[in-house]
Amino acid sequence: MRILVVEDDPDLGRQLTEALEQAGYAVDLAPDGEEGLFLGETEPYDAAVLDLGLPKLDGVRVLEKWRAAGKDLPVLILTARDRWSEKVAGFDAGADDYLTKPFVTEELLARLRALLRRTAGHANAALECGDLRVDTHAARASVNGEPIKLTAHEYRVLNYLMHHQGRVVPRTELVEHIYDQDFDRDSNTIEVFIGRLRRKIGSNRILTERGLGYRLIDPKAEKITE
Amino acid sequence: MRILVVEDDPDLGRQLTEALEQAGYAVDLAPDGEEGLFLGETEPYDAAVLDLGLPKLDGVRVLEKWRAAGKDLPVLILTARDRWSEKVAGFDAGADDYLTKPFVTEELLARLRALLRRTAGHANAALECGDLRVDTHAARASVNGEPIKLTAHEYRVLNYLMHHQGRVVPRTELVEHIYDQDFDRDSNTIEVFIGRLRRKIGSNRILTERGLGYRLIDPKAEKITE
DNA sequence: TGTCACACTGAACGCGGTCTGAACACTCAC
DNA sequence: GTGAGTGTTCAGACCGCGTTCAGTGTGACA
Repeated sequence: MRILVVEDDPDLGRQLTEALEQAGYAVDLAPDGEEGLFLGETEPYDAAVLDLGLPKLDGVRVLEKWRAAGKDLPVLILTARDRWSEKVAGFDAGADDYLTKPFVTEELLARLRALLRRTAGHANAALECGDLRVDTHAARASVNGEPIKLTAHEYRVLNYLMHHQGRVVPRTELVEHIYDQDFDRDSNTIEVFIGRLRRKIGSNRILTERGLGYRLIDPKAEKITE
Repeated sequence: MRILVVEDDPDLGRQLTEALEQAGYAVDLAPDGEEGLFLGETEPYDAAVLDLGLPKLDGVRVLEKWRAAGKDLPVLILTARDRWSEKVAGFDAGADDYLTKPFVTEELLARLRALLRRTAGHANAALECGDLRVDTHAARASVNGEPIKLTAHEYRVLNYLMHHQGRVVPRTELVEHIYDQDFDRDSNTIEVFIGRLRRKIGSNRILTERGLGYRLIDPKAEKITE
């Protein structure tokens, strides 16, 4: 999952970036409204954390422009001001959630998890696909109750696939959502991760659609045609 | 839109009900956890506002039971306690949003709007032609619910035909939309793909108009003339 | 009915996407 | 510094899929 943070305070920005990266997200940080607007329009983020008081371009304006451009990524708004009229303005500009400074990092993470979950169409806190489970809070996976030991990047790949289970996910999309901006495009890292994942969770769970991408399925529910 | 409010305080309950009805929602009020659980499981609500401190059955338990029963309606949690650890617990039980008492009614309404808006965005684009379906998001096709295994190019051909069903699509047009610029004109690749497609989805679905092109139809709706 | 052009089919080939094991680079913990 | 754990690169092998081709089938028209 790839998150855009738009925050002008360098300290808070760094702190947020660190916390999110620690939680397993790929993070880009924009220090002002203009750059935030540009990044949000050009890069495929799964969610954005947006400060309201920003230099160059206000947070609400950024959000409005994203929405006007058809961007429907979930946005969590952040602000020092706690007057409810501004919260409401933020919401009606198209924000999905709102957090008032100061806040506890845990709560930001929890709200972000809920947002990502809901966006992917899942209500449950734990993602499930047959007897494969991913606990997004603890960042742990299990098959049939048996915990599986995953590395950070293996977890990211699996997590993204779980959020889009049943769908064909192109390799390029996987790359874009797992790494932040600069990444060597022609590399077979993803294939290696897929291979290692298959060995850990069972090889019949991740299908490869040749020329299209990968697809996560529940092998019990879905009989493989042919 | 139909909303369930689970709140034990009679004053607050009435106040919420009024505000929501004023905003145009249909509202049911449950005074304790047990009734809330029952109503949420049996009636088709679009969202729920759930207090955490409830008699008979705690809010988090209610939420967990809903989720366990497969109910995925968006839930906004309400509580007097503002300790963040409980918020996080609420989120990870499957809540979509959280509000701490006391709150401004406007903010509750704004959060509810955001929640409903986000939840509504899940109509996945599927093309249909009789009992033939192509889910353009998942890049999958099915006939009569049975999934069909297609190769990348077969899928492209079918997808284009689905977008122009009923119309005669010249072979040249098909070629132009499936390949990039340079393509050997005298080749019968398209015919081969059409043939393979017919074998997979049923041969009577793609008509060939001699000298003109191909036409995708619903064989049940359209009786073959002559 | 015969002819011709167009369309279909099955088989075969070879490119290239995908997989895998192993080696390498790097970062931490001790 | 040493070792384990992790991310990345590389080369070789595999095999699925797009393409080609030859042979057959079929509609249009005289």
